[in-house]
Amino acid sequence: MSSTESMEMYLETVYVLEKNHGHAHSVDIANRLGVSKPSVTKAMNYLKDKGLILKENYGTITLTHEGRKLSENIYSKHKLISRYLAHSLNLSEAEAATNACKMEHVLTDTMLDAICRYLRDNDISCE
Amino acid sequence: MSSTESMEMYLETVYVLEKNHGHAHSVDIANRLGVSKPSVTKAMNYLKDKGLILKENYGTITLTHEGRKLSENIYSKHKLISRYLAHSLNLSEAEAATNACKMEHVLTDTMLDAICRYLRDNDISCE
DNA sequence: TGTAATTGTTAACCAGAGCTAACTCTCGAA
DNA sequence: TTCGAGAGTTAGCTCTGGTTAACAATTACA
Repeated sequence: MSSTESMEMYLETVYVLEKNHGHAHSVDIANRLGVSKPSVTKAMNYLKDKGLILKENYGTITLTHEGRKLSENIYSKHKLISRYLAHSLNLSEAEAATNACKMEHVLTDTMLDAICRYLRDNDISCE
Repeated sequence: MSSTESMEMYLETVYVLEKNHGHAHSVDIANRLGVSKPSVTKAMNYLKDKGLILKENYGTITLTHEGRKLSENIYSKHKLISRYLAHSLNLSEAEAATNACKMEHVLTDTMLDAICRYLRDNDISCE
């Protein structure tokens, strides 16, 4: 239960970095999110307490099973929304991603379902 | 320069109440937004300091010229987004409004322009 | 292998946005 | 006309999510 928008951003970032490099470093998270290193330390402690990531002091960061499930869920929303925006509004990849990033934390489930339907109806992958 | 999402919500609520009743009462703002009366007092003081509303102690609330311009702008975004969601995703009025409410504070100008274009292309009023 | 640069942590702080409790003011009805 | 209910305010608190400054650990490499 990461719950807050901000923690969802941190978790999603860990997911993306782990996908690309096998693990995440605090400094990369800070750079990607444009926050200070202490903010990352605090956030990681929180996510660790919640059982969503694994990490020793001064060590690298990886997702737990639970954390992976949750972050995949968030990331898939992101992709979903991005595709919907790109297709329905002719937005560039980058522009769609920027806006999807803001939207992914606040939309209702009903709307997300509707986006899935939209993509299916337009023969766009929904996964 | 209302700037924050929260203040945009307050300002938009003043706008809607004023549109419906000629002026806004704190208690109605509190009810609509689901916040406590002291929160409204604080927000109104802020908006008054910014020159966006007029209000005496214990008096009713009205928009200044500047506040009206700003809140109309916010409200029109809301309508725009609602229509886009309702049309492209077949969402109900209520569902579209709920999601538009969250989105209206965070979307890029590029995306808003694209929504306008979408509505025009589909012969839906954009104003 | 010793040291400088990089990375991560801790402590202390700040601002935003909310809350409750306790109050003050206003205004309509008896 | 007065007084009580409802509306608005004030004070003081909390939580979230950031910050900087100072320090500790790690790593890279000369």
